[in-house]
Amino acid sequence: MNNIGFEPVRRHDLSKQIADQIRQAIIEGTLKADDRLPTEEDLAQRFDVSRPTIREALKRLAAQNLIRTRRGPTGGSFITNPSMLELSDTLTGLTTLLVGMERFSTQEINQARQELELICCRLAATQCTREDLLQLGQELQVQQDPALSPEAFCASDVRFHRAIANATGNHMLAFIMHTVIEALQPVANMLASRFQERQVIVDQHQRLYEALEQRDAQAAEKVIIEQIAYLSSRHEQAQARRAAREDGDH
Amino acid sequence: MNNIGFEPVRRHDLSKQIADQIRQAIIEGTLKADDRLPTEEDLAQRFDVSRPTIREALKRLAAQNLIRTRRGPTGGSFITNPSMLELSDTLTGLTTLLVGMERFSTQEINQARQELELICCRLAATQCTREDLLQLGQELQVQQDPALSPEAFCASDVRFHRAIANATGNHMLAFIMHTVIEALQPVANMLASRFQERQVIVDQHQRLYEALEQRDAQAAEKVIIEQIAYLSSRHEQAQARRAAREDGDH
DNA sequence: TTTTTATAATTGTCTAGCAAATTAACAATT
DNA sequence: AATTGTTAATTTGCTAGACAATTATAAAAA
Repeated sequence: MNNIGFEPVRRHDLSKQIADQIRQAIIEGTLKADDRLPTEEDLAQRFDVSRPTIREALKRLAAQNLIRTRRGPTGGSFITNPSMLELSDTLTGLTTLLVGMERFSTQEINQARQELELICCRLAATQCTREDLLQLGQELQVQQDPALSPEAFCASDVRFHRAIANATGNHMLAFIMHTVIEALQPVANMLASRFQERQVIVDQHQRLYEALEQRDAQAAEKVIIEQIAYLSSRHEQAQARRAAREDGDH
Repeated sequence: MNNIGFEPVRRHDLSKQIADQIRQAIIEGTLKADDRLPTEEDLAQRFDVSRPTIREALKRLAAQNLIRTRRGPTGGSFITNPSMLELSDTLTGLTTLLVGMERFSTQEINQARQELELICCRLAATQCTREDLLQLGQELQVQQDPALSPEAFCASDVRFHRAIANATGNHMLAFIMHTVIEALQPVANMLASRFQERQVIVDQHQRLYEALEQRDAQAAEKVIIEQIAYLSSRHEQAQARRAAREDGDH
């Protein structure tokens, strides 16, 4: 860290420039995971700015999960090895924002999800390990409990689909799928309330599990298509109901 | 804005809490695009913290492209309607980070890309408009220029594939593909240097264009598979060369 | 040796203020 | 009357110095 040649900065948007320089150092590998940055005071002297300015820069990085801080001696700012999980969180946050802003139609979302899930289950059918199946079976058990709260059911549903993504053995696909699935959770929450609907979904999951167990990609694909179609129709019904209610208000 | 009930904050990680509250207000729609936040002084009084703390919170939001600031009277912090493009940038930055940190093997990346591009060209074959084809044709023209710099060629390559993603007519898929393609650009830059290799790629693009024009999804898929296979083999060769060179150093 | 205590390092926050940018109002000039 | 220059006000950008909270380390006491 001591030999990094930080460039001087123009007197404008200082904290952004500083944050960008540190960020670049991380991307280029000059700063590696768990490396400790100099203390705030030290950084202030190096960049020739005040400590608050340094702090603003560090907060920018913290907002992107690129550093974490600890107090006390041996404390300071540390480069966070952005575990895929944490990064996926920030990613999900952004996608949630987009979905929440209704930049995508539900039709588009459903189509995208179907295509992605088809890939996943096709790959999972050939690649999944015993551990993956175990994970899926576990969630299946959870979901069969009728006393489960809607939130808990939905959470298990998300975990089930994430497990399928993991079973592809492809980290990048899993990463993308996690983002998509997580972002769609609020939408999914609208459903999964009534017992009857749950029963349908659990049944589909059961058949999906069996298809993967027997490495039957075609059967798995069929279930996915069926599930997405079912969810789509439920969606449309819910939207129609809501539209009708709002109409009745006026 | 004046009637938003900001909650009091615990005396720990103040700037994070404040940033989260404002962020939440944006997601929930209480704060809409181009709304102006109160001045920093005003916010400081409302949250009962000092101005530097407020500024740290605002920098966190700025780092996520959620607000922009202007000085002077009529200045202040404004909610930015995160256009898909900007958000895609942040997303791409994160993914680039992951790719750069070698969290994904090139094999995984190639497989993911192939599966995603297959979806895209299949959908594009049925959905693409005359405008989409025009866009593709334009890039094709650009790429045929032998005098093109490697960087410009690569940029055109990226635009070509983005255009295919757009041609699906599905904004969410396009969004995902943009992220993936952009993140992979540095990798792609390693190739596309030699004229002969370029020629192969342009030829593949040409056939892809024709397939889409004739709405022949199968032909398009075939080209995609061929191109990914070609790129993969090139990658492996490059890596083998580099490994050999590093070996020779010792 | 173990426990307690002191100490120092480091981030977190506050107060106070100046600098720079930008707008708006007003005066001066044509 | 219209335009142009000037000044004042507002707001973010940045600095300075201080104190509080937290935590690891070392010294001191049991």
